[in-house]
Amino acid sequence: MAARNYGQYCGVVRALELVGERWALLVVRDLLVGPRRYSDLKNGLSRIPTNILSDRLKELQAAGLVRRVPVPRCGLVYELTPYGRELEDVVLALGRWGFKAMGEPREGDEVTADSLAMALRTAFDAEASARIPATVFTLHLGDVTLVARAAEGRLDVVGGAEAQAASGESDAVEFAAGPQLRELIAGTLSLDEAQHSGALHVLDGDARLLERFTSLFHLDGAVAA
Amino acid sequence: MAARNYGQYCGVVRALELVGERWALLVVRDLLVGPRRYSDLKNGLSRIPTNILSDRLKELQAAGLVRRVPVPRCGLVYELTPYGRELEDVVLALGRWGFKAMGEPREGDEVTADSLAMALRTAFDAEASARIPATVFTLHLGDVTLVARAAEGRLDVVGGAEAQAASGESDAVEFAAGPQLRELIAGTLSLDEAQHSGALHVLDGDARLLERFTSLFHLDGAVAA
DNA sequence: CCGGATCCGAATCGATACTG
DNA sequence: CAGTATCGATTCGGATCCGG
Repeated sequence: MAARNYGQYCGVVRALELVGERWALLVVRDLLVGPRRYSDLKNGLSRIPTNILSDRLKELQAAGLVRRVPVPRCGLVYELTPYGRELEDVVLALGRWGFKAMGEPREGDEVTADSLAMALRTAFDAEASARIPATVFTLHLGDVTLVARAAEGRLDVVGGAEAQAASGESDAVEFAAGPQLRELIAGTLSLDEAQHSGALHVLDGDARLLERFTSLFHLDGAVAA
Repeated sequence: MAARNYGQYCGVVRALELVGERWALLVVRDLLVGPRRYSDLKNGLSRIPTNILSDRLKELQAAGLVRRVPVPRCGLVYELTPYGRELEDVVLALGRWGFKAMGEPREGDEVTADSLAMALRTAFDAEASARIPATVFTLHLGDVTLVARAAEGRLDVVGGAEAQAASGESDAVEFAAGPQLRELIAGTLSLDEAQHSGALHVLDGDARLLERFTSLFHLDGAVAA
């Protein structure tokens, strides 16, 4: 019972006792994008065993990080409480750090809508956004579609299902990319190279808006020397 | 062997694959304070089984986060590589988040020098420090002694052993505290109350320097409503 | 289909003992 | 001091099953 207790009176210890179990922070990662149903989570974390997902959700609820909310005619969703939402700093810090160790995708690695949404958040440069006109990016990566709206220092990302067509209010561009998107964000691949190699392909809108993309989303991709 | 793989191409996932195992981030936490010998780590994490410590150190080395360095006549120390040191953001974010969930110490909970050193770092207000004269705080908590030097926006914390007496260059104060130190930092206990209740006891130096302590070290102690 | 619960073998962890 | 070795206790993963 005291098995998962580390026996120290320390904030880091307490945090790890609450969200340090396997899969826990990935459940939180997906819930940070928005409320999700059980099957959404199961789907976004394709390798999680259902009993583990069930256990984690119960533990996160018991810890007061997650709430189970019935939605009138849509079933049942899990959502973060305010305290759970405060884990955003932790998840973003982990994402930024892990970004540098990503390397090439290993065989079998997937990219999910929620993980990509959080990745865009980790790479988002709010200060740059404050200086750049509002822009809507619709991006396709494998079978994932995401719409990211950057405006006035704020970023909003929604998954493909809820993604309505960009209204005419903002500049908009739609493109498809491969895993090399990581190198574009890391700055080790230029926009030109990406387009010529076929790593990036504009489907709709003004291709020059992609320069805004690289200005808005960048993340150090290498370990400091 | 793919057991600890989450199967996603995502920074958060990669981070958890590298440091998500039980005890791993606590080893990192202690190494963030400074290089440590095997027995230092074993001692600072009193409940870690020795084989797990051994495993974690090997894994962290294999991941390039930790280096094993022979020291001329002191034996052998483990230290973080530059990439390992970049985990500071993650550990601080976890510490800040977990601070709010600490509550009262549970029976058997310990406070170690390294965990307290990192806790002070999470609570340190660099901007406040830039406005406050350099000050040296020597603090005793249980059997832990720590010396914290705050000067010009920078904080330096060393454990009791290496803690030389404060030189006359800076203002200095020495005090003993109990676990209520947490409430002082959270702002739910005033300096006066702490001193009158005996939660805080000045041993040497000017007691008025404690006001600097509360200005330099504070952390939101409650969950947002 | 959605939202799980149950069962079981495999992997990991924890406690203690032991060694160079 | 710096770890291995061993072994029982937990936890995890994979599959299946069940009630709305």
